[in-house]
Amino acid sequence: MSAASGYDHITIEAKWRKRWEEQKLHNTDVHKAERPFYNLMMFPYPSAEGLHVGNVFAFLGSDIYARFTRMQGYDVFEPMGFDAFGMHSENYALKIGTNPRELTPRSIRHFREKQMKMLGAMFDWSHEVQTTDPAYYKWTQWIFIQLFKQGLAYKKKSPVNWCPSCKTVLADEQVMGGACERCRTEVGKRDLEQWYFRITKYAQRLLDNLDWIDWSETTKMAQRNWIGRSDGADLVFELQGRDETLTVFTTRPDTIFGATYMVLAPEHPLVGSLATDGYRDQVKAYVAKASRESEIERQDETREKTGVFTGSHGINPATGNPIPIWISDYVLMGYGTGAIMAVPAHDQRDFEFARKFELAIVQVISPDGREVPLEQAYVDPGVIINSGEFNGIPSEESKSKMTEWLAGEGKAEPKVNYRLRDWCISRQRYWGPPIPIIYCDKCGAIAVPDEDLPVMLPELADYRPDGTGLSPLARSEEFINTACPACGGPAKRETDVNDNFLDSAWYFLRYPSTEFPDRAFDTNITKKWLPVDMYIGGNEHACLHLMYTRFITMALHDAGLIEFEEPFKTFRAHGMIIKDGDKMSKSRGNIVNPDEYIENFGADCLRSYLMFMGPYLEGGDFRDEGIKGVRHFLERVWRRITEVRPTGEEIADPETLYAMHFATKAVTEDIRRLSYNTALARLMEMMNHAYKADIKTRIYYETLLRLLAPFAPHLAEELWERMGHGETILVSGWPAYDEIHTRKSEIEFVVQINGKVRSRIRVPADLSQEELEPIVFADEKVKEYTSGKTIVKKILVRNKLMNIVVR
RNA sequence: GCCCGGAUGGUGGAAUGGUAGACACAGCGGACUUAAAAUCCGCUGGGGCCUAAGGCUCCGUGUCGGUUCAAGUCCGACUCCGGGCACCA
Repeated sequence: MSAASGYDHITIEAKWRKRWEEQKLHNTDVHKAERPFYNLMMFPYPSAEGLHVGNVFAFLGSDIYARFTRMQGYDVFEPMGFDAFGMHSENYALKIGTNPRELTPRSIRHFREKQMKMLGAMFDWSHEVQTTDPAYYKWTQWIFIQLFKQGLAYKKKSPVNWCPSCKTVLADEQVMGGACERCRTEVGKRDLEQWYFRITKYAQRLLDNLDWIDWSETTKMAQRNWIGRSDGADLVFELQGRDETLTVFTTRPDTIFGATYMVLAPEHPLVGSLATDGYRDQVKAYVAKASRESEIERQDETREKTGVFTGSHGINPATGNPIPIWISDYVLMGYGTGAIMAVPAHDQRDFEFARKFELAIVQVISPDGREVPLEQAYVDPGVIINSGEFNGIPSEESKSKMTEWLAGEGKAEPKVNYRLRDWCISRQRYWGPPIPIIYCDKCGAIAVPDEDLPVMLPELADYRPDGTGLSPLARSEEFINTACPACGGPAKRETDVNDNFLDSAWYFLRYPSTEFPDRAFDTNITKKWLPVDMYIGGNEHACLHLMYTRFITMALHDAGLIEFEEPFKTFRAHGMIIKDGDKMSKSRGNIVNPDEYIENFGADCLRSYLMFMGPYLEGGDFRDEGIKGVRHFLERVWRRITEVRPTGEEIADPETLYAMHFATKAVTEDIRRLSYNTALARLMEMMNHAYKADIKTRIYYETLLRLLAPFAPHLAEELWERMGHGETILVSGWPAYDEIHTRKSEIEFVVQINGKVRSRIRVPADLSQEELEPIVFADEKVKEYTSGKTIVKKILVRNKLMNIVVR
């Protein structure tokens, strides 16, 4: 960029970077802090490609808030670290044939030294956390054990999502549209023994707390949907000619009289015994086919319903009629009881199935009490019909009535179900903390004793996953074989490593306590700093990281280890940035490389531009023409302050007083609500006024610099120093404003006639209706529009307008 | 299909139910300059009318309706775009 203004960002930014580091200005004394404020942002995954501009956008928005808070006198703690375990790093390591043990430190170094330190953020590197550090994952393992001891970790064999490319299992939320979230490979099913965390035990609490935590509404909504509470009833169906019963879950007990058949999931345990002789072969074939099908095939929305009849019948508990029992893959084993009562008249899926297999359709709810021919299922509420004594009752009301009635017969029970599933945390991979469990033939599965932690991840020459369904660790005899901590006999180690999301589910607890090698987090320090005051990150983590983190926090709370059960007082989801109206991606070749922009325009300029681009919480459009405007603004600030010799006088001019106080108020309020783009607009106005009115007063520029400091910290420091200040601008205090001066003494007052603007008059502020009316009605335009008309109404909006309604 | 967002000038975007388009980019004009760049200043939603500058007037926030003295903002239906979830009984 031009040096015409003398604004040399390279020199200035290097100077302040060095000075801040020498003075340890951004290191927080976690013990002595008097007004602690924990400012957290989601830590990055240090990929070999380098820092993405999306990360930078997230970090800077958080850092600006931190700087603002610090200038208000808080002891702000802004730690940073690296989420460096996981398949992404491991896959990349495999691809280029370098061990992740070598690759990861290299990536981290590049991230930290070459990129993150250039951003001008207040990162406190003295509390850095790396999840791959044994001193950290020791405590990740310890947390696993805490959950294990509470009965929240358990092992079960079940069909799991299997990514054939990553050669590992995936949690439900890591499968997107039937494909692996990381590598996009089609996900299949496998029967494997896995470790799970019982997050479902916390489903209701995770849901309830959403009512009071101060989080972005969009994030809360995503979590509510993911938890997916549904209220209904378990209904018991007798089986014709057998002693057993079959329980189904339904949210529509009001439709029970319309249940004309039942469907079991192919994996349902009763499938085998319900298949009668004539149907056994077709049932077997169907079950086999369903187990072979992939997620993608089963999720194809266009495909037709399939299924087979078992030959058996259940008894509808309301009507007493026998109804056929079918199996179909549209019923999922993992939800409810894995069996449903089908009400084709009032459920679209059942309707399609019944049409295809010519099963009876009985309408029991009608919009107006009359039966109508159905072209599709009628799913709305209405009036009950064809249901004996319940006829005529509104369907919503009959839900509880029918449940009560059947409950009286011992055939129903009100029930709540959640869509949320337990968290599968086993990974059959190398690059993660080994799950700290030892298997002994005599003693069973035993947690590794605390004094033996960490279970070190062994150095393996060959760390490739092999598709056996076992981790590469299983190939290391040295690793597997150990002694049972209980009986001392020969025992074997668990060979799975934990899901990467466990590493990041507790990192916020570690940051303040990094100095303690002998505990995961210190009680006093934790009491002082947590929960986190402000957490900023992407909404893509609403159902993953943020849900897991809340769960781990609750579990630790219940174990008596921490006092709070919600980790983040405030969470804000920032928006996404696009480039020239298009998504950023490698294939489009429109990736913004932050390094280049820092080099060419300066970190201050990139910071300010990213925030000016659009509303922080909604995201924005990165355009190269746009950044020039911000650079231009910073140069105007630079030029003005370096060229003017500011004087120490008081400001007398009311307009200048207004410009300064108004901007102070607006910027303060805007930053508080993360409306950074408008805050910058107010600063630009303040600068425009400085040129226009040729302001020379010192206080005006000092105010401007302090308001600008969170956005452009290097520039602000440099000019602050040049104005004769010895101390950093960070401790100069946040500017105060006087409410009196944030309002103009003379205003432009609008007069509307019948809602249309007809005249604008200049009047003193704060006039009453009595004072205004003579002035308004003396106005020529007002006279013109009201003459000969009847005035029906006059509405005064103080200091804004008067609307005169005439007829 | 369901759940969340969103749609405002040539462009990015402002606007507690109260003057739509703040701020910025691009464009145009002026000053400075031999010239250009840079800089500073001004104009800049669309149409029409009158005029000397300037003024007057109508239309305008995805579409159609509604509420209100007043709607970009609230309500109802719809279209399109982005994101998330997806046979969850």
